[in-house]
Amino acid sequence: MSNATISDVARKVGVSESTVSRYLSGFKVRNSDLIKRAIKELNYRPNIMARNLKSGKTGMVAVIVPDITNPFFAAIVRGAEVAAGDDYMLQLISTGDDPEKEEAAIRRLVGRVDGLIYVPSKENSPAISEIEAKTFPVVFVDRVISKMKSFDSVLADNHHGALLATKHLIEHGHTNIAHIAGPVTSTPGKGRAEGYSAALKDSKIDKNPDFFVESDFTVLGGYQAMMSLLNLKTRPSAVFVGNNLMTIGALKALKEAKVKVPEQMAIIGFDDHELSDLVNPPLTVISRDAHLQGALAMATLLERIKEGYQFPPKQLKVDANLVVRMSCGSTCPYRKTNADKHVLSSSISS
Amino acid sequence: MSNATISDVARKVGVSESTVSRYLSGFKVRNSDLIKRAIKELNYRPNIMARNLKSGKTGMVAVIVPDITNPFFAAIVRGAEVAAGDDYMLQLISTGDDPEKEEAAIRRLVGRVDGLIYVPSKENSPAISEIEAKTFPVVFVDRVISKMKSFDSVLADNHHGALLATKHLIEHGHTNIAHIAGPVTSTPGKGRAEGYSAALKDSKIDKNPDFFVESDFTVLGGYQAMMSLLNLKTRPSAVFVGNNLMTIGALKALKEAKVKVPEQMAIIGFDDHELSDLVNPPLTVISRDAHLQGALAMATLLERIKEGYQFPPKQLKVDANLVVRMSCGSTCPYRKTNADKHVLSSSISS
DNA sequence: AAGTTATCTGCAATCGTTTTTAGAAATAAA
DNA sequence: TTTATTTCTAAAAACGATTGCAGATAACTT
Repeated sequence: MSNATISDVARKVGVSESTVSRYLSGFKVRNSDLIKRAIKELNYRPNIMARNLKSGKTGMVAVIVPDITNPFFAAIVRGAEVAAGDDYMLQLISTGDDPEKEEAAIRRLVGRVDGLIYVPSKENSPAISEIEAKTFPVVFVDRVISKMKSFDSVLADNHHGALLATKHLIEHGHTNIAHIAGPVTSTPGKGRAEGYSAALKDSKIDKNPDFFVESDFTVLGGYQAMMSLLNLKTRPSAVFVGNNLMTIGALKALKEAKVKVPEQMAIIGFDDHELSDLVNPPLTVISRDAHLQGALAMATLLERIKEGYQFPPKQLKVDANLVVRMSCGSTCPYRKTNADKHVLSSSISS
Repeated sequence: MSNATISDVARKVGVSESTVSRYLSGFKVRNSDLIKRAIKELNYRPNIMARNLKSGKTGMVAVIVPDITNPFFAAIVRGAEVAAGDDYMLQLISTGDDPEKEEAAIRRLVGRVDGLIYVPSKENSPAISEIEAKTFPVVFVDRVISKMKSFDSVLADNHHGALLATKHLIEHGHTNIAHIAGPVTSTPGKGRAEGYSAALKDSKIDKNPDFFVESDFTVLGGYQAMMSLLNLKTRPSAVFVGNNLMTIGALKALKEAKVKVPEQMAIIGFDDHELSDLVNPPLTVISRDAHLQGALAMATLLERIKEGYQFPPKQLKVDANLVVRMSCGSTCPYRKTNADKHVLSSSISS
């Protein structure tokens, strides 16, 4: 019982294939009820591939993230998925932060998807010809490739978030403030590093180059970075860590070295987590709505797919908020901003 | 510059389309070098949809999980992805534990994918006709639908894991041991509940029905379940929580109620997490290799796609190990089994 | 009732491949 | 050189839909 085709249906009813096709596309048709019945009886389902071949559309959108295992990217993907609704299905690719894999994956995508939501690993990746040729629309999320300025993107307000984080530490009296940064070749790595510097400058605190250590957004990287800070002749008294995974690594290092948080070392992370509340001590972080970021990206992409390149590129930004808990020395957890932890409507500035 | 077709290439070289097609399929062809050049010059890429239409294959595999945001499912997906390698690309669907969405999604999948890796929400879901009709091969992961006994599956050893967990609590002198269970309509919910009961029985501890509370695998559910336990006239002194998310919820409840762990309440969870080490106190858990589960599922699926239903259904099981930290009263963290936290080669019993 | 307009229909072409078939060219055997 | 055998090729028929075109019905006008 291989699948019935449209001509099986047509034959059974006694009309032409085109009539059945029209019926399926919602046109008014003489014997629509007969056709309806025949379709049910034969259990007919249109062949997607044939339809795609003819139409040139696939009904698919790809999402490329460095690692789906990172809860932050998972949230982006989920946001994108719900925003897609029933219109498009998702193809998922994890690249492990390998630009070559990214390029290979994108190449494979041609003809398979109608659009792409893309979290590239590096800003200075070689411009990918498939993207530049606008083979299909692309929306960058969280990170961009610098050569491709004129594309849609949905970023976080990294600079402001980092500013908030660093100022928070300063307000607690710290002046020896370190930053464990992500790769400065990545959008958030760079933006957060700049925010950190800006905050120090605002408060006229001299930058100690030893206190800036560039890492790689991984747990291990964060661990090693923190260890190297701990080995300094003069330790910093506070650290702003550039992402969720490195924060975990840094905490592990701190725990291993039996450094008391926040007494001996205050720490603030970027990106919140369901467990941030429960670690010891509860973690103060910068938070932004990753789910929203994914959803906005998908909305933008769908619009672009529908409208083409008529409207100018949209460059969206979602808020970053300070969530105060106890890892910076605040005694009673409170929220600095009016944002609840589950931000439902981050304001958007384009 | 819309895409070149195979006939463009053929025309340019002066051969027939079929010759180019054979060249592409690796046959020996007279002017292969000319063809190669023409392909490069025209930047020809075979049209996937046309190819799929003809071949009846799609090169796609779908993965249906309840929620990609749950790190456990993310690990499964990642495992599946690396096991797929370059042979198949992944289509991802999160269903939010809604059986209706699952069925609708599976229906949409027909003709789009060559196979499915499926984490169903409920064991007693109505048998889905697309699956039973073997429209495409399906491998169940972590959970099964009970009506579909004769399918491939990759489960965890839930019973044994739960046994280990409960025994661990018993060894610490507890007798009033509660269990916050997942839905007993789900495979792991049921298996773990049974393991819990078996351990009590082994040690001749009477089961207190108040100490068994069935929840829903969510953070909120875990929170409420723990709250209800705390409201009991006689509280349990230890709890085995049936999954990662509920454990987080339970910990939040405990923290909110200012109940000291493990002094006033010992707690053990199911499924490890990067942060389990860092919560207060470090969490003792049952751990299994989700990445491996996903990889095994993919391997099985690919085999099934290739071989058809020649070989009998494979029902794989991965180990569950005890990872001892401090939330059950052990003072010095150690590992009960020889399993490292990052299990690379969980032994497999079929 | 006849003319005009609006709706619906079937035919055939098309999307870009792969695959079968039968024949041509090249190679080997006699 | 002729015959038998092996390779390789082109032409054509799929795969299963959608769509432009022209003709056929049906529905309004007056």
